[in-house]
Amino acid sequence: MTKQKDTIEAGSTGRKTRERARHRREILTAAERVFAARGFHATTMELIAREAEFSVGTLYNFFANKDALYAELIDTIAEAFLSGMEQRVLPLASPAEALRAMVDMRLDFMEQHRRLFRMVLEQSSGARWHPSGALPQKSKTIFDQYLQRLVKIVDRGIQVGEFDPEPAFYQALAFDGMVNAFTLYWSTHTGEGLSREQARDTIVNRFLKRQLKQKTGA
Amino acid sequence: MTKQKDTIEAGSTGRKTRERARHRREILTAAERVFAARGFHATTMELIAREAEFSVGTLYNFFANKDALYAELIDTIAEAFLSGMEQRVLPLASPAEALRAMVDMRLDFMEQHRRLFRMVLEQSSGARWHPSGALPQKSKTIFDQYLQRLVKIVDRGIQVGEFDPEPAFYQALAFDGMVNAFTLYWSTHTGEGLSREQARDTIVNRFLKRQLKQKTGA
Amino acid sequence: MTKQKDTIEAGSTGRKTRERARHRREILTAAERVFAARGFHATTMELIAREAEFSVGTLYNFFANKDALYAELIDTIAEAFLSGMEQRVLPLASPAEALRAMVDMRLDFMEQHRRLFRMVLEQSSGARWHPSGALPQKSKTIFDQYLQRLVKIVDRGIQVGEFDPEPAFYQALAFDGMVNAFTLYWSTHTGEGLSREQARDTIVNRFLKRQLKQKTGA
Amino acid sequence: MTKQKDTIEAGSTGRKTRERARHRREILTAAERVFAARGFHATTMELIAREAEFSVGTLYNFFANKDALYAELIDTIAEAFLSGMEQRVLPLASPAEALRAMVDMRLDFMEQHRRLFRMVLEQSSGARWHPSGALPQKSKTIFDQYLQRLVKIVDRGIQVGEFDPEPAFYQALAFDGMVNAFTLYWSTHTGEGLSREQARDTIVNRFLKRQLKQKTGA
DNA sequence: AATGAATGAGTATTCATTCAT
DNA sequence: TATGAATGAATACTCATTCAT
Repeated sequence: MTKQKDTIEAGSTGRKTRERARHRREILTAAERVFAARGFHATTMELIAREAEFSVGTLYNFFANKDALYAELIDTIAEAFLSGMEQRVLPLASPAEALRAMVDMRLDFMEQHRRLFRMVLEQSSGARWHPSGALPQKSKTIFDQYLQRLVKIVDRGIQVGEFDPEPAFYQALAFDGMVNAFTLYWSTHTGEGLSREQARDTIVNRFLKRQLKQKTGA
Repeated sequence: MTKQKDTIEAGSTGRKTRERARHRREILTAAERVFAARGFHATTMELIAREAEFSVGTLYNFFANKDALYAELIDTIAEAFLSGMEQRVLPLASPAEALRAMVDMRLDFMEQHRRLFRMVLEQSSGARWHPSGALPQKSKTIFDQYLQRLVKIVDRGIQVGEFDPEPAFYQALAFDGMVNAFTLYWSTHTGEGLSREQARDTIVNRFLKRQLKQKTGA
Repeated sequence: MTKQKDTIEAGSTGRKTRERARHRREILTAAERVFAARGFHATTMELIAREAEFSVGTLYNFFANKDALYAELIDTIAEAFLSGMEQRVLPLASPAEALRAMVDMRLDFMEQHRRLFRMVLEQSSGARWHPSGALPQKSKTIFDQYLQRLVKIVDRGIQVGEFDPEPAFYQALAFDGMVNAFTLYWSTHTGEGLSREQARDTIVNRFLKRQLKQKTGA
Repeated sequence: MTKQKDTIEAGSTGRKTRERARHRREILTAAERVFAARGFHATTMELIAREAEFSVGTLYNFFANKDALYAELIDTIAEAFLSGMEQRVLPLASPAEALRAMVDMRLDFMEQHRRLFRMVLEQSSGARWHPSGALPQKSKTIFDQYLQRLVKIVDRGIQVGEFDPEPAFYQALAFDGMVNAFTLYWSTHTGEGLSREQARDTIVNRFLKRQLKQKTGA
């Protein structure tokens, strides 16, 4: 219907298309700010629109409804998280190092997404009675994937003798719980004398066999 | 229910007073059921009233508003939790035993209050953007008290040489995180092959100096 | 829960109950005025509320939603119509007289309900794409009942030799159509020189065997 | 579709003009399909645009607004109806035959336009509270013209002694009402055992002087 | 001419809260 | 005290219309 199609067209993706994608992203980040600041229910489409400097109607041109917008937001972040894990954590050879990197990444993520991250946390750890049923779809799977990868790291740690030979899944869960605790505490008490290094050590040390002891024990 | 006035009324608190207290409790437990089943926002005063077999108006005779009702509910549970801790956990001489008891108590509590407990968890670990501002009042203090007592237990554990000599607060936080993880996972996957004993061991073992190692190291 | 039940109570129905019923009726008549003046879509709950001198919320205490309110309104009128038919039309011995009474009743009804009646007309004659699906429930059945009764009248007319021996259902449909035409025309051109008597005769005469002719033919 | 400018352009109206007219028609027929399927309110400009395979913007290049589009659609059909009447009905010498042809034409029309025709019916018989005021402009006049022509037919019928000497306008109105009734019933119950011939006879016979009676009377 | 993204006024509906009885 | 009818502010969502490209 427009005819100028067979023209260059190659990698261009079209200005329109690109602009649309950018607007979509703008809305999402605006939404993150508002959701983060006020939580799901207290966030109105009106507020998001204002923050994004678009009209309400436009929001609905991009997202079917508030739930969908929220779900996509969470999913986006969850995916970014998983991909970060893939890049920063999984490549590490030493399981202990991997866990350290994991803690770091989680804390970094928390700093970036602050309060919204809390929503993800609560989401992914299984809050059932969410607004309109269980909302974000991918993020659940993503939590599972995250957990499975933790399990693999722990498993490896057990095999190479770095970690205790207790059930890996339990240890993974424990690890996640600890990280959550620090992350949440941090997000609430913003730093307040809590040392990132100490936190990381406290967590990871919980999993190490105590070589020093063995040595001193000898 | 209203007419018998001219009776003795001698007893300590007076029937009236006692009855009022009972109604208050009835409303609270009804509210717990509804909140647990539907979450905060989806729970209407109307629903609570129906469940409690009172009228909405009566609810407002007992509680200033929905938030106050919710806060009191959470606080009540939080207090019960704290007092349970005082009885089942603190008296134990061995720090390790105390932590074990703590895990048990948390899991028991979770079984009693199921989903509502999740709300407490999320609450107490610091959710800021709750419905109308930061709601439960006491429960925050209570979370702090709970944490402080954990710190004391850990401190003692360090002193008697049962735990590693890392900062007690960090360890306490880590402990809480682990328990949360198992508790939440449990509440979501209801048991699902997760062994309470194994969970307890996984958690508490994270804090013990490894005697076995010392021994084998010898 | 209130105890004063076993008191007189007899036919009273309770002031509260009676008042509630009155309010319900007030809302319905207010709604009729607004619907009649503006049609279904252009009528807002806000407008009805204002007209009824209640708040919007109160409307929803009586009717589940706009559709339900509309449906009940139509149904109420439809029922009144049917019961009017039962009283004013069916008892008449002569089929021709019955039809005359029927025309009169329809015109009266139209005068009472004016434009809303148009909605009923369009409804009952089968408008399918109504706002939210097929709304009024009873009124459909009522249109059918109305038609069936017309059929019976015509049947009787045929048997007693007053009407032509053509299929009664067709004649009934034809009758209804004629009445509609006059009713609608009337409701639009408000009387405008159109004589009620002439209308009635024009309609009913369409069904009579022409005695005059027979006589003159003799 | 846009580039071939420098061509002869000689032809009577110019390709451009002709093309524009064609697009206009395409939009109108697309609109008819959608309006017919969903009614006025449930039909969005977006839907019409999609059905017509144009953009919303283009719709507005052809029609000032939704109402105008709708009005023109109705008017178009009304005009087609009137012109059909001119060709198929008015030329007939016998008034009774003309009425028969009229019934046939109406039923044919109904089959072509189905549900939309219902809208015309309701429109033309005078619905006042249409969407935004009284919409279709010509169609009203057209209804009047149609009625006037019916009056003339009836008048002639009276003069030649075929019809009863009752006021022609009343008879015309009655005729229209009957046809409507059958048409609507048909459009709802799609045929359902209703015979087109019987319908036609039932209607037209209502207007004939009963020759048979005269004969049998003799 | 054609496009379709952006707009924002308009509306149904919910629900915490009040208050007369 | 208990009741529950009345209130109305708050909010998600729709869709006709505009206008820059």
